[in-house]
Amino acid sequence: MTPSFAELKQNLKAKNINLSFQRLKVLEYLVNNRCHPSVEQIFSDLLKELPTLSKTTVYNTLRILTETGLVRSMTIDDNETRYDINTKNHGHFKCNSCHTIYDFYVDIDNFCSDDLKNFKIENKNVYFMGICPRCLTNKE
Amino acid sequence: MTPSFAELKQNLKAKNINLSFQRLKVLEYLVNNRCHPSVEQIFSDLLKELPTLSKTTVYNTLRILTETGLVRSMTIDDNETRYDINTKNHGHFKCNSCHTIYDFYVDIDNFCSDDLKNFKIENKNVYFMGICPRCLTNKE
DNA sequence: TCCGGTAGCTGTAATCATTACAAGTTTGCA
DNA sequence: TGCAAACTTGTAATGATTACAGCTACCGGA
Ligand SMILES: [Mn+2]
Ligand SMILES: [Mn+2]
Ligand SMILES: [Zn+2]
Ligand SMILES: [Zn+2]
Repeated sequence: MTPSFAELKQNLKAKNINLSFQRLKVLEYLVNNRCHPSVEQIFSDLLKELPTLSKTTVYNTLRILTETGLVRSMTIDDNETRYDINTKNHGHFKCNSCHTIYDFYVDIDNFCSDDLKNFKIENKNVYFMGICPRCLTNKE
Repeated sequence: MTPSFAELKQNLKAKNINLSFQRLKVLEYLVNNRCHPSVEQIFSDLLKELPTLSKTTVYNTLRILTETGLVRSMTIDDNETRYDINTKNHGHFKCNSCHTIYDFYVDIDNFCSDDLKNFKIENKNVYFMGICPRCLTNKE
């Protein structure tokens, strides 16, 4: 379901994107951290391993990956873009208490109103907010 | 379907929110401009009528209105919050060409995945992106 | 092997939406 | 009228993102 490195590399090559060392590391991070990290998280975590990494490079890499469709970007509520290696259509739930972002399955494809009959839809987003089960039980 | 001033005033009173002159104007603007305006749009338009208006007041008013649930705020893609007087559940479509934001009907309420069985859902958002019919025909 | 060009990386400065804050103003009420 | 609380205003600070200029690494041809 989630793409392997080999597949990602193939995709990059197919789109004429050079896979530099830094880009590899960002991609690797997204594959290993499917928690919808922010630029700040990605950057500060990778900095431990790559002390010379620049935040600009992280931004540039994420822009390229998003433009070529290998990564999905989203802004859920707050003013910090989050990144997701899973580009399949799925919904997101953000807990207002612990701020975790959960994935959930949703049948977005069969989900089209008559109002949009003549629209060309390129992108579908569904996100909910509320309290997650963990936080609900902790409150009691 | 869309609330009248009288109703809005009632709601404000019920929540112990004082309806100052500036707040009235912001509310009025949102009722009359259902195009999901940004703070900048609201502020610069109202400035013509109220030369002493402060942008901080617009921000503060929108925060209060959002907190009390009279207005819905959203960030669709770009980094500018938009405001909507229509708080009923509905979907949004943003045209990537003319940047207009359209409303569309969507049955969000009957729209809940089993993955979220134990979650407390407080808020549901659906937004699509693509090209609107007007821009599609203009291209040809 | 050497060289030149280009893509990529880095660090800093600029931009822009939003928030914080302090001071002035209005409002409601005694 | 007079005071306190609520509002408004203008400016400064914050923080994410982008622009930009200089440096570096890599790659293909002589
Ligand atoms: Mn996801
Ligand atoms: Mn709307
Ligand atoms: Zn939680
Ligand atoms: Zn359009």
